[in-house]
Amino acid sequence: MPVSKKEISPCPIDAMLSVVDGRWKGTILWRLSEGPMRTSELRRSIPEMTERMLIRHLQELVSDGILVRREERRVPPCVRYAIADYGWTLVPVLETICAWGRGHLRRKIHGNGRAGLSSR
Amino acid sequence: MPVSKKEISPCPIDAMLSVVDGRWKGTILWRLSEGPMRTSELRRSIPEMTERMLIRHLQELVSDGILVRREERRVPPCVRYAIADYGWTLVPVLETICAWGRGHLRRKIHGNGRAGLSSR
DNA sequence: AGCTGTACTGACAAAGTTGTCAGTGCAGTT
DNA sequence: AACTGCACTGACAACTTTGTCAGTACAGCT
Repeated sequence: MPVSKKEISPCPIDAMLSVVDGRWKGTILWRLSEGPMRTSELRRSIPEMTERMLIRHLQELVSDGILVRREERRVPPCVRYAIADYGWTLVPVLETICAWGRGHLRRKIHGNGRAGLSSR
Repeated sequence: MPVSKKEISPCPIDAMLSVVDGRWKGTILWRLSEGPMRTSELRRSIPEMTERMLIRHLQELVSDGILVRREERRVPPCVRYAIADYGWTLVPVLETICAWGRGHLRRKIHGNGRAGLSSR
């Protein structure tokens, strides 16, 4: 039986998560929300990420319609990625996610930093 | 090098996703948003999911503070899971995600169901 | 001629997540 | 006495996602 979120799950939550899920997709989208970038710029701006992963994620985001790839046909190649019109509809959702995540991080750091079983 | 979203990534998007990420967590939360349920009820309500996974996800959600586990000490055991106060703060975020996901599913089904390269 | 930068691809290993299966303790039912 | 249901745990196999590494084509520079 299949296992991954990439399956055509009919659950809308899964459908959305399958788009942003991927170790670096959030970060990539975050960078691109400030403007288009070339592949190598993106890569340098997220040094912990490998080129292989960047490209794989970019391709998925493009095929999901979130990004557009614009290529200037010359040598050496120059490819620029930008958030597509459809991708912009995702940005407010990411902002909501991000806002909650910020609160969650705060909560984990000070105060209730209980990972695992609690008191009693 | 670490790889998973479970790491203490400082990115708020990752922080949020690490909470709902897991093959069945969305569905579990969805069910519980209609009211507390016993372990076995939940399991029966999502037949494709195995008991093992249910329990693993429940435990993670509890340790993230999203759910509360209430146990009536008797035999056979009776454990009920409910969305915690903190968990309710997540529900509107899930609704936002869900709304976008619904649109995305529609888009994939009819019309631009282009997975892969587009026309040209 | 050799090296660099760009944007990739392919093969494969490592790590992470899910699934399978067997087992636990105890009460109630047959 | 054997079986069922409940809420779990542990060991391990199967599958997915990431990471590593080598290689491609071509122009420009030295």
